Amino acid sequence: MEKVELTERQQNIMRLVVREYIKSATPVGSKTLVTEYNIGVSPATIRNEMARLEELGYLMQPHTSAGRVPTELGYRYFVEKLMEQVELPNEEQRMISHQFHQARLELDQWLRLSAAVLAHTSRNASLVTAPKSALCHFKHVELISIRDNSVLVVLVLEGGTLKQQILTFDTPVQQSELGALARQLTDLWSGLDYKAILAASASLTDEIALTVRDVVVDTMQRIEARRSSDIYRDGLLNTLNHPEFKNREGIQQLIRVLEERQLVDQLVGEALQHGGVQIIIGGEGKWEEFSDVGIVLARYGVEDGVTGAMGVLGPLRMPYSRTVSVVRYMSHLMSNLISDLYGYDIPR
Amino acid sequence: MEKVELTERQQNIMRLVVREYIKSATPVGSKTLVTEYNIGVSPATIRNEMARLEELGYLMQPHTSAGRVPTELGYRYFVEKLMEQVELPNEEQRMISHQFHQARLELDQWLRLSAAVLAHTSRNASLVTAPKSALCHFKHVELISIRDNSVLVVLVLEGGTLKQQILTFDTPVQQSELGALARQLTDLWSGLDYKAILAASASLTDEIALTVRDVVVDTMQRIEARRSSDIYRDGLLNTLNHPEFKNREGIQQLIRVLEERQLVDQLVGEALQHGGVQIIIGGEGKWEEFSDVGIVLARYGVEDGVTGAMGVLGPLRMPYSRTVSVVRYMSHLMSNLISDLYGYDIPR
DNA sequence: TTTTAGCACTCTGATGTGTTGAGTGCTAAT
DNA sequence: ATTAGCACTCAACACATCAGAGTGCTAAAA
Repeated sequence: MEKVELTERQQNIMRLVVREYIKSATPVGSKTLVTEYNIGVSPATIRNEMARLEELGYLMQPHTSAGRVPTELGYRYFVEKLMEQVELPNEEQRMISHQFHQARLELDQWLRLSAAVLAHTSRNASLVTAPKSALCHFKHVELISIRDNSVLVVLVLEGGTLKQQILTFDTPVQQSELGALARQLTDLWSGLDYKAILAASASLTDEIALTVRDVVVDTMQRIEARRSSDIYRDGLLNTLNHPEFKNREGIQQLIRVLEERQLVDQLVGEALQHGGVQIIIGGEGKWEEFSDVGIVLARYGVEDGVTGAMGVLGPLRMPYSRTVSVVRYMSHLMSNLISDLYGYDIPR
Repeated sequence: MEKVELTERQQNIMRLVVREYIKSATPVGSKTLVTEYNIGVSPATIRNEMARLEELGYLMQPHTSAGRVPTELGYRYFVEKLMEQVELPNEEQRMISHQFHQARLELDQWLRLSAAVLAHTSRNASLVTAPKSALCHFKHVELISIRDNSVLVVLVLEGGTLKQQILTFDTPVQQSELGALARQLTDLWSGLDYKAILAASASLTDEIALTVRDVVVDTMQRIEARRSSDIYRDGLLNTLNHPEFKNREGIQQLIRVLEERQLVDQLVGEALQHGGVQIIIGGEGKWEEFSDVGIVLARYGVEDGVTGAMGVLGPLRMPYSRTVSVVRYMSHLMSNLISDLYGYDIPR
């Protein structure tokens, strides 16, 4: 496990082993390597090199006298040093972009579509979270009488996030009253965050106004605490075809990552911190529980503004190059859509 | 396959076979039956009866000389004639109800919670669709200036459904203008469905007003066409523990039902037509593709008003009695919450 | 010094063969 | 109508055998 640079040839072998293993899903031996790809060297030489690579921790044998399989370290080396970054083919770009532009869609439909596209083109499972503002600022409140004494509070945040809540009062209230109150509160709170709203509301005495304040502050607080962000998933079905998910355990890991709120939040948190496309291979030591899944993640949205995360999950043996290009393309596309929608003038 | 009433004893045997098979997950033989439950009769007699039940199509043997397993028909007979309907234990009812009432939640959080509760107490996968109005009627529109020439349209429907859409105009617009226009349109369209809105809007000439009309009509039309209803899922992980999902095929079926939009819509459509709790066993001849999954479904919401569907999916070998009580309880709970929220005065 | 041919060795996976035991269907006695 | 008894069947398991893919090592070749 010493820290040594790999020779040109060793790198080449690593590249071919990973490539071949991704294709064939079976451990790759020295012979298949020389016949499949024309390296100007004999199997014996390859064997020696492979033994060395195994010593260094990049390859492993499932059992004595089987071919070699990349280790997590091996994959990591591959994606960092060996993989060429390719653009998503133009044709696919156009097809995808077309789907997004052909209809006037709402944000949640874009997100759903993103998940579908990611799943479909990567042939794996996908995960997309709804974007959220880094800090949330008040934009507008609307009060709508639903019944005699029920009022629908509609809260609009900078960035266009919408929240609703229904309130019930003991006494009936008039729509005209509500309209005036809503205008007043909107003026009073405009552009503030929830702390500032609390501060600015000291002079309020009206019961309805106070209740609305509570709801608004409560809601904004929850949003800032990064609860309740919707998650869109798709393509779980795709992953079932991979041989590593024949046994129960593999699937179990994958589904846990997709389903368990806590894990998703951790992952997304990770993605939101770093920019660019991130590749997580087999838990990376941090997450024991998913040693068999590979994740390609990216942040999207406007820097320091509304951001979300999207990614693809699959077996370790994943065509990373291709997957990365899809995820990168989709995150850029989505970022553009979002900044077109919301503009760049999100208050920082 | 003749149509014959089962004798008392045959019914009893059916009941015990199903019960035992659900518990043990292995084919049940004549001997286990007499030792486990004290029937006052010998294994040989049971064997004869079982042979008869097999002839009638209620039981089957996985192979000669294994115990018996219920067929789809057998399960169906069980749930229709033999299963006693039990209430969810009071304690559980209280625990669940408590979760729903302890916090002031929004609709989408209730739905998510529903899915979680269903999954958890049934130890299977769950599916909940957002409720939708049978017919959708306009309630309120709000226009909020986001940037110089971008406007957020917030559409509120009777029943409290919220939709948003961002519009961009060539020329800047003032918030004051927008407020007046929104009030005017709200008055003009109040209580109408999308066709009536089109009819009522003949006199409009203002460009912004026309664009808003298009968006509103378009959105309402889409909603009525029953697109875009959100789906909440949970508990897929639970089902993986069942032995019938050890092999890939079982899981595949289950995930297809959960993931494929089309199938979900069909199922939900089914659930919305009939009232009460519905049990679908192995596709019921209609759906070839999921011969191995059992589904317990119920409608919730206000009759002829806002309704959705919720249910539990699992292996055929499911504790139907228990599952039915959970689903029934949850659908009632949710119905109550919804009618509390929206009141009964939904226009028909 | 590096590469390679050759070879013995190892281990999986497929195939085949008993053996066991749970469970059956049938027959004859109760 | 029920049941004891019995022969029979078949999946599941253990075990042995065998082919083949792939290895590591050694000694020769480059």
